[in-house]
Amino acid sequence: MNLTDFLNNLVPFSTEELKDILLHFEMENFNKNETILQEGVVCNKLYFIQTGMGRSYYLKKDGKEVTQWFFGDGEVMSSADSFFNQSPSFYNLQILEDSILYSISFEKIEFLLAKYHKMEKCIRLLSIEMFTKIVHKMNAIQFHTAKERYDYMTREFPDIVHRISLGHIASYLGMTQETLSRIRKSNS
Amino acid sequence: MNLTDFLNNLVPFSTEELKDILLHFEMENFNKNETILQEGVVCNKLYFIQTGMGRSYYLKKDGKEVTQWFFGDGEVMSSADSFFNQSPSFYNLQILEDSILYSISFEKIEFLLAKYHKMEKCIRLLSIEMFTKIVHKMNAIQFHTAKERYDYMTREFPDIVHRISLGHIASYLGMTQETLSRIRKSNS
DNA sequence: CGTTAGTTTGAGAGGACTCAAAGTCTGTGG
DNA sequence: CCACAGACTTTGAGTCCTCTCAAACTAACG
Repeated sequence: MNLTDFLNNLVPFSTEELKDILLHFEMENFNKNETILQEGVVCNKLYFIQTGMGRSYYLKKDGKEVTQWFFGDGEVMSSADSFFNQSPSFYNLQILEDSILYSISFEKIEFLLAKYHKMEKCIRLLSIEMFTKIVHKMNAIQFHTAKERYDYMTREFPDIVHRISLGHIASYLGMTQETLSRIRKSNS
Repeated sequence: MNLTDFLNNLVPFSTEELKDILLHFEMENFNKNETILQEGVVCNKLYFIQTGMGRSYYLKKDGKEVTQWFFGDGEVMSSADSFFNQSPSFYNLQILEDSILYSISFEKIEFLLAKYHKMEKCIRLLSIEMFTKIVHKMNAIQFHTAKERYDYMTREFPDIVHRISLGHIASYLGMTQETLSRIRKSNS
């Protein structure tokens, strides 16, 4: 899915409006393993993933990484909290595969939000969608065994599961690599 | 905090606008333990809590309750996902103390969203705020011990902790009542 | 003052963790 | 095209946290 369709799916824009809006985005290419946002820095961009994949993660005190979210093709990638509140990010953003992204800065999106009522609606719907997704994850994780959490992952993100390293998935699901490895073994 | 201030804090409205917006809300009183939304039903109202307190929860297959969120004075209470997407609610909404709420229906809020660009912004900001809060909870729960999760709760909601029963808090934090009881004992 | 809901305490079981080491895959340079 | 280094995954053993089940205790309410 491209950016135009993505926006149009949320709110039907006129061709003119879309043209204007798209002008405020710019294309950026990133390589695998590039970090595009550092923990503690204010996230100044919202990215749309044309092709590729990324994740947000943070470091625990003991130095271990915790993956907070995966972002796939046709999705928006950002440290949403940091971006919209312009507060220091709790997360790092990392590219997991060579990717083509479209980015928009906070200033530019503020401009569009003020200019177009529809844009405000678009971002509202996007916010609610993000909220809904994270609630689902929360429910899937809370009170469930490691095996059940992994099953949720294969159900909810069947495509992603095989593109991502075991360690990243384990930390996303709140378990150790060893545990996930044993689950995979017992599942097959 | 009252509804007027709540709205004004999110977006500065003119007196006229506020007057019009408030007309679409209606006051409702509920008693302790009343259920105001059943699991599986589409949530048709967004509530603002003038005074009182509520929670959202669902039943696990084994019949045990899991508290998903607590809502206190000056906050918005709803099954947000269900309300905004008009899909069946995953949660029950229950009143925990005698409460005074202001409610608005989905139809009315849609009307206001379409009428006022500012209203759209207001709900966008509200959505992002909800998102931010649930992300915090997620981080607090994932990869943390029962004790650490309880400490997060006392830090984040110092006022709420003492108004709510041990069982509800335990299920909110993803642990059993017994475990929480033991933690409280060891903390004191 | 009795009944019921809510909390505490105890004992035992089990799932997931930690630490450690072996095995496998991947990509780069010779 | 093969070999090797580094990254990733699997396997094992032992430990500990949290759960379950059960029972006693306490508080709240009519």
